[in-house]
Amino acid sequence: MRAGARADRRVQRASMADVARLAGVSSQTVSRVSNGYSGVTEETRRQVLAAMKELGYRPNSAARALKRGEFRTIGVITFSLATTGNVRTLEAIATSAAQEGYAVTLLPVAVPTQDEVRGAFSRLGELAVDAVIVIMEVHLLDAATVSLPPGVQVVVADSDAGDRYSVVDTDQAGGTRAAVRHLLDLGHRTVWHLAGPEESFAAQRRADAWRATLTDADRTPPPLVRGDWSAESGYRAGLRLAEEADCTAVFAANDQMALGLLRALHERGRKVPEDVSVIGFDDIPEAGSFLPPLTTVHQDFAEVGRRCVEGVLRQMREDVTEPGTTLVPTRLVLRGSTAPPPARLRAGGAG
Amino acid sequence: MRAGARADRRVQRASMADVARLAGVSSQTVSRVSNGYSGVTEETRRQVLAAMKELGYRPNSAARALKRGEFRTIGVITFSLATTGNVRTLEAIATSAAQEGYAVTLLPVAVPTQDEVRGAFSRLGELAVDAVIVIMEVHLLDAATVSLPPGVQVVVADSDAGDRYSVVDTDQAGGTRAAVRHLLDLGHRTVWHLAGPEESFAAQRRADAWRATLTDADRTPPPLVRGDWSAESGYRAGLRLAEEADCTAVFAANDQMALGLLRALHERGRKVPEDVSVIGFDDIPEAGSFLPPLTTVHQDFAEVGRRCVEGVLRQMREDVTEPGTTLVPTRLVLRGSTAPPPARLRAGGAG
DNA sequence: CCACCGGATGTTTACGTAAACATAACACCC
DNA sequence: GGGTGTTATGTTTACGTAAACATCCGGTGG
Repeated sequence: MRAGARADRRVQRASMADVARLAGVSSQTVSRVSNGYSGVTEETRRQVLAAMKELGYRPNSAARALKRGEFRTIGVITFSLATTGNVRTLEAIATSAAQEGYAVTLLPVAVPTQDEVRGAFSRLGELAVDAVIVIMEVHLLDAATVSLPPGVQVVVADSDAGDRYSVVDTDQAGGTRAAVRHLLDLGHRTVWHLAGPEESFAAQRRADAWRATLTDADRTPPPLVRGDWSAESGYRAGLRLAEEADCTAVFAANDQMALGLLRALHERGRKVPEDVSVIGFDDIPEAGSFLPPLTTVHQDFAEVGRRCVEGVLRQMREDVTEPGTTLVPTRLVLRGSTAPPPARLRAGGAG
Repeated sequence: MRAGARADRRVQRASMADVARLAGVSSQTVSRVSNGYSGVTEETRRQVLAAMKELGYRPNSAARALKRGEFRTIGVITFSLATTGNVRTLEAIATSAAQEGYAVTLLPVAVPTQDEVRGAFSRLGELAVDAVIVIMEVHLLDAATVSLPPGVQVVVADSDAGDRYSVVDTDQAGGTRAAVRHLLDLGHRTVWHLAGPEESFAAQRRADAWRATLTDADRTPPPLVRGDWSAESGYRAGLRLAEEADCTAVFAANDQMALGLLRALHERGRKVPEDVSVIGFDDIPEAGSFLPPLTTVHQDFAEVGRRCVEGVLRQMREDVTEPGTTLVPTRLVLRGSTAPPPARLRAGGAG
C-alpha cells in the first residue's frame, strides 16, 4: 500500500528517454535541445520540442545536478526574519539569484547560538546548495565554517571579518556620521545614542562611529543607552532619556527603537522636535508615518542583497575566496523629527 | 582552464565508495549506516562512522534525490516579502519544514501578474521541490496551476478557493467581528472601515465581515474608505476621515494603515481614543509603541505557517489533494487606542 | 575518385545513491 | 546433523542526465 502510493507519485514525469522515443531521436539529442546546444537541425529541434510539450517534459533537476555537479542553488542562512533589514536583504538576494538562474534555499537558525549555527552549517553539507550567503554576526560563524564542505563559497552580509570572508555591508559608519553631523549642524551640543544590543556587529559599528564623530567635533559623548532593537526597548530607554534635562538630540540605532523613543518622549511631555530631536536608522516604510515623521538613515538593502549574490557567484566561477568588505552607501532622509535645540541649550550658548 | 576550475571544485567530496574502501566494507553498508538502518553490527557501524569522519563524507543530495525520487524540499511562492504577514508566515514555514527535515526554496515573483506567476510555476517544474506552498491571492494562480508538474501538491495561504485547493488562512471574519463588536460594545453608533486594496482577498474578507457585523447589529455601515496597506495610504485616508464629524471609531484593515491614520488624526487635532477610537489588524511588533498603543487583532502567523507545512506534507504522504479551508483563530489585543465615544455621540444618545 | 572534413546524430558511460536481490555465517530444532 | 531461519554483509542494477566518444553522411579538394 505504502509502496503503491509512492509508486503512484512517480508515475508522473516523463524522462528524456520518453521524449526521445516519441520524437524518434536519441535521448542525447533531447538533451542537446533541452540545453540549447547548437548542432541540432531546426527540423529535429521542432520535433523534439513538440514531443516535450506533448509529454509535459521537465528536466529532472536531481539528475541534472548529479551529472553537472552543481545545483544552481544558493543557501541563505539567517537568524530570524524578525528584523526588517534581514528580510529586505533576503528578498533582494532571492530576486537577484533568480535573475541569474539560481534558486534560494532558506536555512533558518532558531536561536543564534554557536551550536545552532554549526548545526545549520552541517545540515548544509548535505543540502543541495553550491554556495552560501550568511546574514548574521560572524562571531557565531567562526567555529562553524570548519564543517563547510570544501568548494562551497561563502559571502557574509551584515558582519565584520572582511579579513577572512567576503563581506557585504551597509556603510554603517558613513550613515552614522551623516546622522550625528546633521544634529550637530542644527546646533545641538552633543548627541545621545540609543544603541542596539551588544552582540550585534552593526550596533557596535554604529556606536563606535557615533562616538568617533562626536570626539572629532570636540564634543563629549554622553553615556550610551542600550536597547535590543525592539520598539519596546526604545520606549524604556526613552523614559530614562526624558529625565535628562540637557538631552536635546538622540540618534537611535534603528527605526523601531526610535518609534518607542518617540512614544516615551511624548508621554513625558517632551516635544519632538522642539525639545528633543530624534533620528533613526533603516528608513523602514512606516518611518514617514511616525509622529512626527522620522528623520532617518536610509539603508539600501536591495543593493546589499544584489552584491551578495554577485560576489558569491563570482567566487564560484573563479573558484577563489575574496576576503574584503564591500560597503553600500546610505542616504540621510530628512523628515520632521529633527530641528535646532531650544535656544538656551544651543551649542555655543551659555554653558 | 575553465574545465580545470570546475574539476578543482569537484575534487572535494568523498563518495560512499571512498568511505567503503577506507572502512573495508561495501558501499551498501555505508548507505545503511548513513540512513540509520538496523542490521549493521555496532562494530561495523563504528568503523564506517570513523571513515566518514576522516574523509569528511557528506551524502550527495542530488544522487539521493535522484534515487529516492524526492528532494525533501518545499517551494514557497510569494509575491514580495514587503508585508509583515507574508514574512512571518514564511518564517514559520521554514522553521516547521526544518523540523520535518525539509528545506524551503524561495520563489519570488517580481510583479503579481498572471504571467509572472505562471513563469514562477513553470520554473518550479524543473526545480528541486516536492511540494509547493503559495502565499498569494489565488486569482493570480488560477491560470498557472495547469503547468504544475503532476504529483506536486499545493497548499495556499492567505487566499480563498478552498473548493479547489487546500487553504490555510487566518480567521479574517472572526477577527473582524471581534474588532467591530468591541467598538460597538464601547458605545459607538457605528464603525468606519479603512480597507485594504480591492485585489486583496484578505481585504475583501475583512470588509465583508465588517459590513455584516454592523448590519447584524442594525447599524448602517458608513461609506468604505480604501487604502493600499501602506501607512502613507492610511494617512491620506485619515485626513478625509478627520473631516467626518460623526466618525468616532475606525477599523483599519492592517496596523500600518492604522499608523498613518493615527498621524492624520493627530495632525487634525482629533484625539485618539477620546474623540476617535482606532483599531488595527495584524498586531505587528511595533503596534504596542504607537501613539497611542494600538488596539488590534492579533494574527497567529506562526500557526498559519505550521499548518501549511503540516497540510502539504500530509497531502504528499497520502498522495491526495484535500480541498478545504483551515482557519486559524485570532485574538483581540486591547491597548490604548479604543475608548467610549464622546457622550453626545454615544449610541442610544440623541441622534 | 577517394580521402578527408565537419556537421548532425547515436552509443556508451559515469555521476552517487539505495532498492532489490544474493550470499554467507551462524544458531536452533527435531 | 542436516534442514530452516535469521542476521549481517556484499553485488547488481537503475534512477535521469550529459560528457566523451563513435558513427554516418554529404560535400570538397587534390
